[in-house]
Amino acid sequence: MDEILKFLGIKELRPPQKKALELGILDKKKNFLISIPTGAGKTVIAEMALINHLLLDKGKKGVYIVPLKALASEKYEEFKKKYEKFGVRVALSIGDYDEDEDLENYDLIITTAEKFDSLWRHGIKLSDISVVVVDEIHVIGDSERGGTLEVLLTKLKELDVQIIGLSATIGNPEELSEWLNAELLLDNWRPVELRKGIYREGVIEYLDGEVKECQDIVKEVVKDNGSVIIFCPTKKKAENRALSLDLSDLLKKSEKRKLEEISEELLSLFDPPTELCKKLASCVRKGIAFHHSGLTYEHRKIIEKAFRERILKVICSTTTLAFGLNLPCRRVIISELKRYTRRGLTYIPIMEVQQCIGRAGRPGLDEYGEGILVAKDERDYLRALQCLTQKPEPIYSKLSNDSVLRTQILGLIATRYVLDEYDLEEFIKNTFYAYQYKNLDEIKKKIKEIIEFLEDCNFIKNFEVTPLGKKVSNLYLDPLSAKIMIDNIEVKDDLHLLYILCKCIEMKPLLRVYRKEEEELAEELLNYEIFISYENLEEFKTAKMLYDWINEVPEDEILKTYKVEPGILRYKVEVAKWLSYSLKEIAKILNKEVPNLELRLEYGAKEELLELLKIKYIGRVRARKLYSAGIRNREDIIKNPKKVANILGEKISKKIFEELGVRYGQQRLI
DNA sequence: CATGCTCCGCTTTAGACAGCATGTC
DNA sequence: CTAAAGCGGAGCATG
Repeated sequence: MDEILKFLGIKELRPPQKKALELGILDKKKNFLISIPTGAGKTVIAEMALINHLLLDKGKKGVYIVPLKALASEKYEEFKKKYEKFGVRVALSIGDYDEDEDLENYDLIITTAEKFDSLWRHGIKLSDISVVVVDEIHVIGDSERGGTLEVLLTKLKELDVQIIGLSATIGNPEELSEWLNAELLLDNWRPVELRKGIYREGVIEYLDGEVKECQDIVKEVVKDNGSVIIFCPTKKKAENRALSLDLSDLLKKSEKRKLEEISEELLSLFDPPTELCKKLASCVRKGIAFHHSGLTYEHRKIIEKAFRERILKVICSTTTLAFGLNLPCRRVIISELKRYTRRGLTYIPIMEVQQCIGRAGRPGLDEYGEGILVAKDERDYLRALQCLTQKPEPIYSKLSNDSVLRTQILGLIATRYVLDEYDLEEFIKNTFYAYQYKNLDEIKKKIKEIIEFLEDCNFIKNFEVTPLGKKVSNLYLDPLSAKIMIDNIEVKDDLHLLYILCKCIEMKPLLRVYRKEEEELAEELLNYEIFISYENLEEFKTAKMLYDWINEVPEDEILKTYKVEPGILRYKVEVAKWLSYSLKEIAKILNKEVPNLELRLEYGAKEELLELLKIKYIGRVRARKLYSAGIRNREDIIKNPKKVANILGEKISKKIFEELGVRYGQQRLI
């Protein structure tokens, strides 16, 4: 034990960590569910278990599962820095990134549930894995992605593996831990005190009794050298809130200069800058930023870094920052307690409110953190009180999600995890779903239908996967999407192909069709002979946007035409790229030909530019410029350095030549 | 007559995981 | 079941 603590550089144990040791976290057979506040040292407890396996037992491997790719990258950097000097090899494996070498050469793999599931399907060696940490395990209650995690955990439970679940505070931790055969560790200890309060009509009422008048709940904190995160219910509200604040008079000259630099950086991400870039840059200049799904990863990275370095004082965010990411601040404000959902306007779940405010209070920087809920009326006030004082809602299994169920059942059969109906039934009996609901009639009915569906599609036969089904499973597609692809495998042209991709489940949610666009879109749709009359306009609109993208329509024009933000465009393109690859692979099995749009989607360009696009620092815009000037490939560039420099400018050309291994001006291959 | 302002009613509303081989029994 | 900001058109006042 001392060795582990020394390894982790821990001098003094915090109360929850002490408790974990007492409960036997170092007993390699014992599963754990750890539910303690954010910042109280959950990760360190998981690390104690990890190191216990990795360090003292050479050859054993650990897996660390997180719900977001961004979190995976963050954890990867953190662990790599900490562990590699001790010889623990850390790997990152997420959808768009895999460690170059074989994962078997690593001791600790940071990944997402979906990717781990996929690795499993592709036959990763599991026998060496002896400990799995599941960060944010309450995600099991998420209606979209919870089921995947649940199936994964059900399988892990049957392996000889220590499972460490890390969870936010939930309403039914006993239920979850019992299902996991896990020791339950509950604790409320926090490294920094959290003061909770309700803001109403110019007054903050703290739960500890203090009542104080407050003109401006944001500036007050900034004046006192603190930072603030404001959670807003919509993207627009987050932006407007950010744009309407001005901290200029509270900023030092040096800070203003740095903010100006960041502003410029944001504007240089796109050429020409998009509307969103301009908005963001203009509020960053005043010390504030907004943060939501419309931002690209690059945008987000810049904002998060500046906030961590305390250059930015305030972030107005949607739920993008609600989970996971380590961005502490002095005060968290929940600006509205209600939010529009599929079921109309509803109160934000208590669990989410508590998770949001839990990040308040930076250890070493703040004496205490503050979670402030804004109440508009009496009902809000009562709800706020409830959020701050009562325990969160219980979480429920979401295994019955159709898409998850289809994908997972095919996966279980494809990997021969279940060999017949009996196996499958036994497996279902071991799930959290069965544990919670007891009555399995409904899900059994669903499963029966899915098995029939998979047989109809020729993905399985007598509980044996067919080569086609195996492919679908390995591609990690929803079988229904695969069916849609197969039914439409006679692809007419590029737009038609993109349209088929947009019919797939993975593409959801599609671009919204606004009232005003309906007529025009419908008319255009009918003009294409390949489509039949009752096609879906949202699918068509999304396909059209992707079509514009691969045909080099300028990005800012796409954003305007389709009323989307850069982050959304990027995300849709990313999904389309994966589906396009999948469609190609499925076509191969069926001996059919389909256009290959993968690279065109990746770069957003026509076929003829692909040669140039392989070169670093050349994107769709520069490639087009070169191509128009007659420079069409690598050789042309090397032969015409002056021309290239003329078109792209001295600086960038230099970088490109370096990239090509040619000295600028000397035109010599090294 | 062009421009500007107010009012009213209609429209809109969060987030983000997954592929990438092949050959042999 | 439950809201509210923002946009745009209509209608009116003003120069």
